[in-house]
Amino acid sequence: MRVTPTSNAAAHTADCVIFGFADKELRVLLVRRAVEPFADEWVLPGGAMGSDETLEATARRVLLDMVGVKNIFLQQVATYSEPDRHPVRRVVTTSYYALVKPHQHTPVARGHASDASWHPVANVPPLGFDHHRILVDAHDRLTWHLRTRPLAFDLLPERFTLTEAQRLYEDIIGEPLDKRNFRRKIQNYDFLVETKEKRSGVKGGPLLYRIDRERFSAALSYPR
Amino acid sequence: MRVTPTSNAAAHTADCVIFGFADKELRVLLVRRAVEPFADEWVLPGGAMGSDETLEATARRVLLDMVGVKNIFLQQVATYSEPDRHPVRRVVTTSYYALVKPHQHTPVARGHASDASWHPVANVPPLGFDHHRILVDAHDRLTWHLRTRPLAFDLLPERFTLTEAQRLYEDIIGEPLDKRNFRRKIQNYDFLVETKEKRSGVKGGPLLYRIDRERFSAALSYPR
DNA sequence: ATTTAGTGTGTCAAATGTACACGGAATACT
DNA sequence: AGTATTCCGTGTACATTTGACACACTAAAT
Repeated sequence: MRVTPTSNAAAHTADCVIFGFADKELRVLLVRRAVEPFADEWVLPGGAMGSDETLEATARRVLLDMVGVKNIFLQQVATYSEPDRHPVRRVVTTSYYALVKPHQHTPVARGHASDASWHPVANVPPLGFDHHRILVDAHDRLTWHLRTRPLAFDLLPERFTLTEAQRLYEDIIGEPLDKRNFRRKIQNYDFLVETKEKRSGVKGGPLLYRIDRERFSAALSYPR
Repeated sequence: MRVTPTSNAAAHTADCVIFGFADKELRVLLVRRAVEPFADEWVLPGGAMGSDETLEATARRVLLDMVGVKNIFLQQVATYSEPDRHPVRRVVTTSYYALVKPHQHTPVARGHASDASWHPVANVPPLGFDHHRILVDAHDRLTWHLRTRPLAFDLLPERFTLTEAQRLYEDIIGEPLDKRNFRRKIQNYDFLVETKEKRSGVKGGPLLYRIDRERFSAALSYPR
């Protein structure tokens, strides 16, 4: 494939759409750019692919820097190559989405970011570059994956109620679900185990559940 | 995103997994490399992204060069960035799959290819680079898309019998289907119209069908 | 004319999805 | 302390979809 080594080879970055669930809302991690172009605008966290690094490794590095998590679910979504998507230079980017529990990890602004924080997916600020489209595509893909994999449990805290799980699902797919039907479905998952504890501070005293990590991984492996 | 402009930016290519259906088999277009590395080995057709071109445009260019088709269904699949996937230089590639009717188009070897021909997907020769993996991923994705979109009709000739359509489906997803159930399902598609003609040369004199292109495009647009 | 291969058609059972209402528990209020 | 409020937790009936399955008819081959 001996491509003539063009001098104007594009730079390649990995942009991360990091989803988290906090305050009963699906959120996405955004950073505020400290440098031009799009200085002071919100964008998705990203980083340049190193010369001896895969794009996935780049994405994991960004994730580790921004929220200090490793070994989480990370999914490549798409690659964006419009020549003018970056106003200054040619930059091709590959997007990944990730699922984290934001409770455990406070985002930190590093590198070229002056700020980093969680934003409700239902209400994101305007984003620089083509990052809005990237976010929408990643969210679509997540929604799609959810139909076949019980992925979303990665977003829930260690202990959670079934209502919380339902809220998360509703928030991700953007439409209400029937409580009894939802419960019937997820109670079939064998990785969902009931604890003896109840959530206090909420009426009705709902039971707390947790995930059996081992069974959960098994459940994730087979589909596509 | 001001990435430090590394001097060793990777080249970026688009590799095409071009599926066609001929001789009652699902086939994929492969080319034989004329240059090192992997000279004389079969690989997927691909091309280097031009400096003012999107990756999709690159893929369409390859398609036009190889089989002379335009305006067909083309779907980005994934991006591969392992530093050593190309033994000589750093080359990142983005794969696309496409569906064509091979009857109408004879592949032509151009550029760095000494040969170009269709190969049964069930029995591909060893491929250079990581192209086998790319092929498998693209085939997986196609199979997956088929569950929700009646995409495969793009692969059928102008007039076809329902049995031919079923063979195609079986060949793509790799398992046999029940004739009556298959017919029940696809007869619901409103873009499938019955003609008055029968196919001759085959016993039973099966009816020929055709696609209403307008309704077909409409049917493709809504899912993801 | 007879044989042969492939087409074209309906029903029933099982599984799955969808709609829907109320008693009980913990908290909030006065 | 008692009462009101809010949220939890549960089952059934119906509609839709899926999967299994067999035989008569047509055109070609002999």
